[in-house]
Amino acid sequence: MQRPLRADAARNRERLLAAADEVFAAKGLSVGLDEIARHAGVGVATAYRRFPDKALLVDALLEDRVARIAALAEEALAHDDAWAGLVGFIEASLELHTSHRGLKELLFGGHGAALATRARSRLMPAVRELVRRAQEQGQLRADVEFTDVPLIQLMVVALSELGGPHADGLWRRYLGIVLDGLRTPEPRPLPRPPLDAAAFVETLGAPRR
Amino acid sequence: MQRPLRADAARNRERLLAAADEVFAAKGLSVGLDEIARHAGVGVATAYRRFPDKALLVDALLEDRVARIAALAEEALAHDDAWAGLVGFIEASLELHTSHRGLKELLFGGHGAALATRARSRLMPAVRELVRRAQEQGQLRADVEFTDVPLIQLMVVALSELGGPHADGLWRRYLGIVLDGLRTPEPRPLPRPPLDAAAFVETLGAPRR
Amino acid sequence: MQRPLRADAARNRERLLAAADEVFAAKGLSVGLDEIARHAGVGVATAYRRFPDKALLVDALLEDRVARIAALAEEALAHDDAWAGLVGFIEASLELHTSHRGLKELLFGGHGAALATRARSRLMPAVRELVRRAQEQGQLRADVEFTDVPLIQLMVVALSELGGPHADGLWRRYLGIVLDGLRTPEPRPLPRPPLDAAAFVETLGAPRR
Amino acid sequence: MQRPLRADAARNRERLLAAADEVFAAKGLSVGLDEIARHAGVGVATAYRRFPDKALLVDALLEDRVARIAALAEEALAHDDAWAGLVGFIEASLELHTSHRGLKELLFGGHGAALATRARSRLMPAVRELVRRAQEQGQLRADVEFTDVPLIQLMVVALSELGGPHADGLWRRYLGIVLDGLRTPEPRPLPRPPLDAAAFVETLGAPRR
DNA sequence: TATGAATGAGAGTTCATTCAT
DNA sequence: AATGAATGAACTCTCATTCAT
Repeated sequence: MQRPLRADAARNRERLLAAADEVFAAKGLSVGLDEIARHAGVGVATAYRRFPDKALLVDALLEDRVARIAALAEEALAHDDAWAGLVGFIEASLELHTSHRGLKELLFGGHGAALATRARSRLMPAVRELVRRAQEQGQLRADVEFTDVPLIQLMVVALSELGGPHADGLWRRYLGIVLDGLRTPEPRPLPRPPLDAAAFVETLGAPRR
Repeated sequence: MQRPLRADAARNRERLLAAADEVFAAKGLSVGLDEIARHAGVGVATAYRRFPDKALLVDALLEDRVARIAALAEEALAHDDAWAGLVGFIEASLELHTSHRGLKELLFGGHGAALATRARSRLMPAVRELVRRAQEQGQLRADVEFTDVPLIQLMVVALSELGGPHADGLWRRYLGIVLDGLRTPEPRPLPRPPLDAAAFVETLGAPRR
Repeated sequence: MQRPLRADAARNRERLLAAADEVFAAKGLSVGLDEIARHAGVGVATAYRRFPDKALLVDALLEDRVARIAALAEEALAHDDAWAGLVGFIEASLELHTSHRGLKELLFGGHGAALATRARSRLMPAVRELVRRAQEQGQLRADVEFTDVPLIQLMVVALSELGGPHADGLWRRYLGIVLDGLRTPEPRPLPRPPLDAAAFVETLGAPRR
Repeated sequence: MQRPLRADAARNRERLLAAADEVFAAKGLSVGLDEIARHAGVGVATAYRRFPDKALLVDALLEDRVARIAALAEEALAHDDAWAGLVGFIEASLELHTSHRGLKELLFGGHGAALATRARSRLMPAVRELVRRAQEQGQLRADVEFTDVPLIQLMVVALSELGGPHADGLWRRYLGIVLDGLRTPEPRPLPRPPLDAAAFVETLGAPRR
């Protein structure tokens, strides 16, 4: 438990996050902190006061993303058709990626610890419920778990950063195949059980191989 | 058309590739050429003589990987059961990734041009045939094309670099779902047509977004 | 319009200039920035913070030189005898070169743009006046212009970097011949008109052939 | 006394010189030996066999230049008007510089030893005679010596490498002034005596300050 | 507290020169 | 004798991070 930030400190924090977001979106994760700080209109050292190192700034950005994704999941719960809600959630959160170069780096670049922490508390309850209801309604194979959803997103998002004139929305095709796999009337036994909640957090939190 | 390298040059070239492979596997793509050269037992400048810049060394490594994958595809053609051959190929080539940290960076890191070039000539004919036969035998949905196979691999491989004690082979679970999507008796229309051969090459060859 | 440097930054800037001056004087312009920084007692990156690249460090050095030469020109204006003032100025500024190996490289090495810019604003007015008064007093041939003075210096300074036991002050002999050419009672028509002010700046500012 | 080169060795020597000349003219003295060797169609090591180091290749190039200049001096002796001959020689040899970027670097870059050696044996006798006759005919001030001529050239040539649209032939203007200084009817005493032959060689032969 | 300055380790790359074929 | 390969030191420049103002 920590005291809230002073007003100006909080403002600088927001400015830095917004600046980082813009700069990462424009140039990828490799830009230096100097540039981000300049973009935010603060000094570098101020950035270091707010975020002990660059990775933590990146993590904080993640937190914001996860919050948006969590909001999407909660909206999805409003759907009567559970399957439509689940699919709509997956698609909407993948669409977030198409507007942010560097976002996948963010999610895939070994920052999993933060992702997992955030995701557990904010995202998982809603997803668990989406999954439960879709299975209840017989639209989702019974051998999947709510922990599978983020991993499926992790997988499909890899396609969203392909470039060139034919790549736009190409990920939707492969998501289509995956979705057919999720509601197939003839599911084959999967070679591995799903991660349980603890293993899920540990896995996303682990450094990348 | 260029004359073959002199014996010593060729030996050093191999040493450099092997060293790069090991060092990339151990530490990721960001290691400096100095370290690679030292690991190979040659001077830095020798590395620059063999590979005009670092990207070309990475590309050369790719060529070797693609060659191995192409060999796997050709072996897969020997299977009587076309579906088993196709799945075996996909699994075997994904297994290559589990032993190499940095390999995904290699494939995803904007070196697509080289990948596409190599892949087109070496890999696509065999894969096309694998797909054709699996469809002929009724084991693979009719609306997929051979260009879908590498993209599916691209997708699943994203999972293969997760770390931690539960991540080993986790990709197999999600590949299972995808495979069920590929042979579902009730395929839904996919929202996008497959890439044709030309668009495929162009897409993998394009710089990443 | 830029705010003045912080005290420590300014001090390091001066240290770097002084170090560069000494090191260039001792070893010529080809020394690396590492050595200059070490000599100045600062890190390399500090040098790069103060001078975005090596050429700009060299340019800054030039500015200082030009400032000193401009001061000499202004002192020369105090002379009652205009010819003596002009000659004194030329000699004094050439003497600056004898203490600095690398200074000619500085002036001749394609850094003319900076030189020209500085020279125009700081040096030319005084030189113009020196020339005008010497002509008024009948001591300087009428067909020379103030733009000729720096070019004559450029010419004579080439001799000031000769080495060996007999080279000290040898340039004075040839300057003597040139001065005799400037006050000859029988001037022959010169094959080219002088540069006007604009062409002068353009010429010194152009990259060397 | 050394045996003449084998025919192929001599051919390579010539090729290297020609290549160096072209490449230096095009890109300045800073090009690497690899490029020169490639341009000459031989291996680098062959260049090192013919010229123990890069400086000696440069020196050998100088020898060729000096030979051409010596030829100009001998032609100049044919003039009846000794002054015209002398001036013609000076102008002609300066014109050689306008076609070769990097030639001044060659002459000024600390390669004086070679220059002096060559010049002494090949150039000085003719120049000495040109000077003697011009003085005999009363067209050249009595206090100059033949050793002054190359130094005057050294001086004027500094102007020949200025760039930009107004620089072509600009050196002729300043040579005009110098020439007026050489034939002024009112020579002032020069502050230094000329170099004698021995000092001249020693001075040009010394490393640059 | 917030700033800009400073840092040193390390990146990629080049070059004159020597060695092995 | 001639070649191309190999070398290592040096170069310019960048970045995440710490320090002094």
